[in-house]
Amino acid sequence: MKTKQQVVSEFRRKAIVDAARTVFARKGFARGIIDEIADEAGIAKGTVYLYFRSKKQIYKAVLDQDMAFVKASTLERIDAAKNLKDKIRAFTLARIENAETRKEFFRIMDTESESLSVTRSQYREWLREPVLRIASAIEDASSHGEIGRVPSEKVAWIIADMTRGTIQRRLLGQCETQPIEDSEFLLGFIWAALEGRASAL
Amino acid sequence: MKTKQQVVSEFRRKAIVDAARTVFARKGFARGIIDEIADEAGIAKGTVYLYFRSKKQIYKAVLDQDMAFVKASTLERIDAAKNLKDKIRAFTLARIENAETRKEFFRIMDTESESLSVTRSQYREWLREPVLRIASAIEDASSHGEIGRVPSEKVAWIIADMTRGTIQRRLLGQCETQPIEDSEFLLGFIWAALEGRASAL
Amino acid sequence: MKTKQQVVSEFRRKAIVDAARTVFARKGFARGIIDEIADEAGIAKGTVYLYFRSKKQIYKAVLDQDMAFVKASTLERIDAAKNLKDKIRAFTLARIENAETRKEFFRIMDTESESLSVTRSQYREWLREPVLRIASAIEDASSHGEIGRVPSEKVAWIIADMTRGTIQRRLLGQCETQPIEDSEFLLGFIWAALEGRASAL
Amino acid sequence: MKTKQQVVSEFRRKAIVDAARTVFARKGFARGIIDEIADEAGIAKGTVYLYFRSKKQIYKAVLDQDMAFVKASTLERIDAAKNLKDKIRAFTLARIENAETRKEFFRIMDTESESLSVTRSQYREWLREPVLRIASAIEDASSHGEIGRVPSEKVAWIIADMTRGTIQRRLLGQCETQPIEDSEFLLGFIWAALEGRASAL
DNA sequence: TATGAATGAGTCTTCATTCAT
DNA sequence: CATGAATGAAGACTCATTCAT
Repeated sequence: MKTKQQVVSEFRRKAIVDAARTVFARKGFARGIIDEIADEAGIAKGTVYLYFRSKKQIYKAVLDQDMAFVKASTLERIDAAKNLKDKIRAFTLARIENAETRKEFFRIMDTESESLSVTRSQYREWLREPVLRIASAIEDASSHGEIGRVPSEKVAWIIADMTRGTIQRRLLGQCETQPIEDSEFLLGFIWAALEGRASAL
Repeated sequence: MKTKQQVVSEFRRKAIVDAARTVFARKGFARGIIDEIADEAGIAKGTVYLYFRSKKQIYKAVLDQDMAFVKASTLERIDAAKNLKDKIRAFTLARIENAETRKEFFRIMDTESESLSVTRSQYREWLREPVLRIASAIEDASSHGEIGRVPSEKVAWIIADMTRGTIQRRLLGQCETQPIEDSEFLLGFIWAALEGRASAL
Repeated sequence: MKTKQQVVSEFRRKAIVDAARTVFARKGFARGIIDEIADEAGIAKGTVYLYFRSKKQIYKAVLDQDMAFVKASTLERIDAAKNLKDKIRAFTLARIENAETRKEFFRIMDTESESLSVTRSQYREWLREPVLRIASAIEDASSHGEIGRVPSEKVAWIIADMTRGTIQRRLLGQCETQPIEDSEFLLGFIWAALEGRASAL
Repeated sequence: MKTKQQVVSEFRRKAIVDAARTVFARKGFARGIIDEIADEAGIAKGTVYLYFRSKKQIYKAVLDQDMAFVKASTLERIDAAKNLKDKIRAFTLARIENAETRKEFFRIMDTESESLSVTRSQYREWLREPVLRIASAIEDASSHGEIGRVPSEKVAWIIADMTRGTIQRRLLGQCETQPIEDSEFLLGFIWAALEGRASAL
């Protein structure tokens, strides 16, 4: 059982990480100022340093937390889907929606993952598991004759790439389309390629 | 005709922009230091300010120049191709290769476009023309019965998205594949979807 | 009679002062951190402030306590000696040994007495009594014809100075000599001057 | 030949070092604030960092400069003296006077040499040469029968110690005596010990 | 025009002290 | 009394920008 101390402590950490996410997303790492994070979290600057050793650590905590969340939620939705088509839909939709709700995270991931060398490899890896899960679903479908034979892993990565590209276009523009629309269109395209029925588009 | 002054002036601007690209790519915008740019350009720090009002302006100049170059070279290669398949190949390959040779530019584009709000709309737009050119090529092929009927613009954007995603995966990872390999695989996938022959994969 | 409160209170004060001495000796005043003192004393940081108004007060308490101890022990050893030579030996040896065992105190005294103006006069004074005691021993010996007539107080101060200088040399260097050796050599020199027999060296 | 640049640069360095000496002497290393040093030197804070990488470096520069000066001036005065007695007088007087004029240096040396481990060994060494010079003068005098046989180096160090102790007493107290008085008294004591005539006191 | 020394606003980080529990 | 989380003032250091030469 958690002591009251621990609860408060975790609450604070979370508050700081949340505030930091907002600020870093708004300004980037370099211009995201500790004062502002403290302000946003409603605490004094010094307090921040009771929970994190440095600005960099806060930054990492933000990324860690978000990576864990996004990865878990994506995997969950993939697993909940029964067949390949639904799994692909789940994957693309999950990613697009996550990008929507956790815009800040994606903005950080896509704009400053460079800044922290340690994070780079993590960043490179966080998608791997979801993608591999899609790959094995493709493998299955393919061996059941549901779709033709394709290099499953490569195809899975292409699906991930398409999704990433779409997400970024959405982040850049003033997105006028709903996540589900983009996701369905992606799915149509992918399915056309996999099933060989261009008409699906 | 240009006066000697103008020639020298343009020469200096270019030197500074080139140096800045190198430095920004190495360190990012925030940590890219004017001293270093001046050094790299072989001039004194003060001189930089004779040609650019501020660090931000230099940054924008870098992006402008690169965007113009990448856009022009992509369009050129698309136009040189005769049929749709070649045009798509030209587009994807051009983008991947540009990302390779002008890594710096892409890294900047992908890591700090946020820092400069003004640039965002530019960034949003620079791809538009190449994509639209692909879109109209699709339109043509479709009306000639070469491929089925598809929403040409949406498809063109998906092609762009796939390419963008692939480029980013390459930038993050230790790319072990040649640009042409990735490009061909992309093309296969796209063509499978367009032609409806999954076997193309 | 002391109440239980007072006993506890004095116990705490002593614990804090002892901890502080250790910490200050290790890090100096400026970098000696209250957290560390509290830790070392096995109490919470806030508690420290129940016993001392400020860091400076703790510092003073450390010096006070040590000065009192060193002064008392030096006087005691001087008084225990029967004749002048033994008294001088007692004085030098006591000081050198104290410097050895209570290195921390001497390091503090010699490295940061400046920080606290109030302490300066105390510091200036703490040696006075032992020195005066030596002076009167010289006076006695001189009036008994044991040694020639000398300006006793001035000589006593010179003896103190020699000792201080020696102590500092020991503190700075990697002392390879035993306190007794240094002390005996000092005594030889002093006695040679007082008795007029250079051969004593 | 020095360029104008170099002259200005050296001038600035000197100004900063001088200012730093004043400030450090007044407040000690930890509380000696860069702003104050800059103020004292009549320049902006940033400028300080054009000449020194860090506060520590400034501190070292102060000590280096003073050590070099004090050492050189002491050696010079010793060498100028013809016989042992004069050399000893030169040594003690030089040191006392230096401590007087360059009080700040001695205060720093004696109050914070600890802070900078690198400097400790330097500090330990700077006296060595002057002391050894005295030692060899003693050796000479002794072999010429001018004084009795004594362990010259140990005696030389004791002379140094006496002088150091005296200097510190002067620095602590409100010195009411002239350097020459203290120096002469020291000399008398030393000479008594060396010659074996207590009457010299 | 070119220079690079000088500037000082802006930041992270530390730590003595306070105060609610 | 005891605690230790919270505070915020203070200080080292950076770097875009200015300006005298």
